[in-house]
Amino acid sequence: MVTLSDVAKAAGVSLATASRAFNGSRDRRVRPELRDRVMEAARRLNYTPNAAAQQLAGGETRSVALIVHTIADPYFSSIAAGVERGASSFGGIVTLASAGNDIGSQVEVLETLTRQRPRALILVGGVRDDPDELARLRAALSHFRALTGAGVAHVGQPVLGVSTVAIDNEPASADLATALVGQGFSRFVVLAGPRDHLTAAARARGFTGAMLAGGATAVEPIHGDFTRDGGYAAMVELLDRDDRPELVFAVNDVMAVGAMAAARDRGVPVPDDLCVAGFDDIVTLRDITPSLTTVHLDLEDIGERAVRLALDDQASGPQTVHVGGSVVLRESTRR
Amino acid sequence: MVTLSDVAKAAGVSLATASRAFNGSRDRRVRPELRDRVMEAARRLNYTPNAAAQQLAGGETRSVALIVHTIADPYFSSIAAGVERGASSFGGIVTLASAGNDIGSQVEVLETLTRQRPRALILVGGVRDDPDELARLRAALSHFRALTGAGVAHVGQPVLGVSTVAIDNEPASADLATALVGQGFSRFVVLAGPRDHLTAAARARGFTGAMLAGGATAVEPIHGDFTRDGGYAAMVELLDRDDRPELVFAVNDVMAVGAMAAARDRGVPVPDDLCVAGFDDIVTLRDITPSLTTVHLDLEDIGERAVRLALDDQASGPQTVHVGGSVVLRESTRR
DNA sequence: CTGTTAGCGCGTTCAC
DNA sequence: GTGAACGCGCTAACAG
Repeated sequence: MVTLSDVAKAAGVSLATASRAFNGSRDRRVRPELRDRVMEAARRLNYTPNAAAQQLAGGETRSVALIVHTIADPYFSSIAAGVERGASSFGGIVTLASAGNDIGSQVEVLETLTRQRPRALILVGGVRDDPDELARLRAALSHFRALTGAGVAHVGQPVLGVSTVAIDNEPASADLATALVGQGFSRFVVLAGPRDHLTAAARARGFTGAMLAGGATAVEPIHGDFTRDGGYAAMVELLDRDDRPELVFAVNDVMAVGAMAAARDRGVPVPDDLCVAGFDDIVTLRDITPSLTTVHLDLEDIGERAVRLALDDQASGPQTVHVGGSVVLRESTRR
Repeated sequence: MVTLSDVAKAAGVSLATASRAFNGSRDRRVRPELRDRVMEAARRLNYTPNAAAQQLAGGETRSVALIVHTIADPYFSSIAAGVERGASSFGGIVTLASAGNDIGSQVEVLETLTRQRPRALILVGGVRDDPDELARLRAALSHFRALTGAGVAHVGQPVLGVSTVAIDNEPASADLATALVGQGFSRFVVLAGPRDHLTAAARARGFTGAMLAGGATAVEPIHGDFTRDGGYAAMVELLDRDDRPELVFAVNDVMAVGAMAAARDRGVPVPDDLCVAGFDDIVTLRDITPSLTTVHLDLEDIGERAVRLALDDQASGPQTVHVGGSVVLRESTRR
């Protein structure tokens, strides 16, 4: 393993000069001639800096830690792509960790990431509404922040006391509802996801509120998993009931797709007998038929912003930026 | 920032003892009583080891580097989920980097990852068939291996001279073709993806060979991007031709979905007027209609195996494990 | 501008 | 068993 001092020796300069040649110290500069000699020696010897040593010696860390529920979920992987872009824009790399949405593993993952002393931490995804768990996570997060000095940003609801890219679920869902009321829908149901899931709850609330305000009537919401299968199960439950509304709002796209699959399996045509809408506008799902009415979110951009926010956090402290969604009316709610 | 020596002081032992209390040195052991005192002090002081220091001091690295084309693509994100599982099974974390499939950025990313001195590197995804570029990548990879001592594994075709999880594209595609011939298909076309893409080529070759062997006839394959839009464009091109085969094989699922979208837009019903098959069995795409005939790949498992292979690589040198796919006949090729 | 020196936090020889 | 001392590769004060 060739080290910087090997390079320095080969170039006939001191270690310090070699170091400065690489990452031009702010105040101290190096004569171009020497700099070139160092760079050439480095190339000749095939030198690659050791990030661990740099970090230990007080250099800046260039890693961004990212916590998601599962990277296999398109919602998270899209955001991850944005985070990745944000990180590489300043020469950083992303260290990925997944934790379910149980606080236990989230805290555990946080501890593992603490060892890395990353420059920034992005936590993506819904948090449970349980006050205890919320408090635990807040504590772990602020502890992490204090300990590592890293910037922290959360993507989701602004309830963690850290910088957050707040997705305006409630107004966006309301917009969707308004558009749908405008299309003449009146009786609806919400496939509301997990009972204590903040994001799910916000979407359900926004949608329901605006529908009711528009004169529509709601049937009892159905809870379940925030997944495709959760959507499927919820739809089955709905179809087993006596009264069936004309519109189903699933709080995310994958649930909506599951719900449509269930309807199909039960022989209920969408949108003819039943209309369905989702939320997120997942790219991979844009080609399903009927095409899904939903709320578009620029997920990659959200990830990128989260990185910027986390980086700023180090300087300016916690901030919140809001991002909206835009209603996309498609076939699944065509009357 | 509390360090190990703080802990040692608080526990009234030496630094060395504290270190051994944490990660029990092979030969040297610590009296249980002291060990407990150290652990308690650590907890009390909220000590977290510094990974960079550990690495620098000669401890083992616990990071697995992962290179994908884009993490937003479900193919890659599924594999990434497996890699993540594999890494956390030994307490490791994954550092994610994306590089297109141009060698330039791949080599550049490799250089960035070299700084991290990871324990293992997983490179996922198609490589271009250009001999020059292939050689460059092989060189960069073996250089990386030599330099960092990390285990390396590749997911794809075994052409890089490193351990690889080889996806048996050709036989699997042949199986698909055989099944389809059995259904009575005779005239077909392949949406073949990029011209110099090894994986795409292998799939096209396997499929075409078996179809021809089964007595079917091929029309000129259509090349394009390995993406949804590439599939769409290819299908448009196909439909603009005079003669239209009865079966279209897209070399991956996202292309197949794009192709089906194009057929739909052009008013060509699938599977009635035209049948479509894909490859990968992407989870998110399982609910599209008509459901897609494809070759199932256990992507998460593939990612996990890649990690094991890379870890073994450090000891036993390059190996290749083959993974097959299984044909899944669904609606999109129903006669 | 450039070189010398002192650590960063920890694992690991060595002595005891 | 335990502790003292050294060094991993590098950056950041200090001097010159």
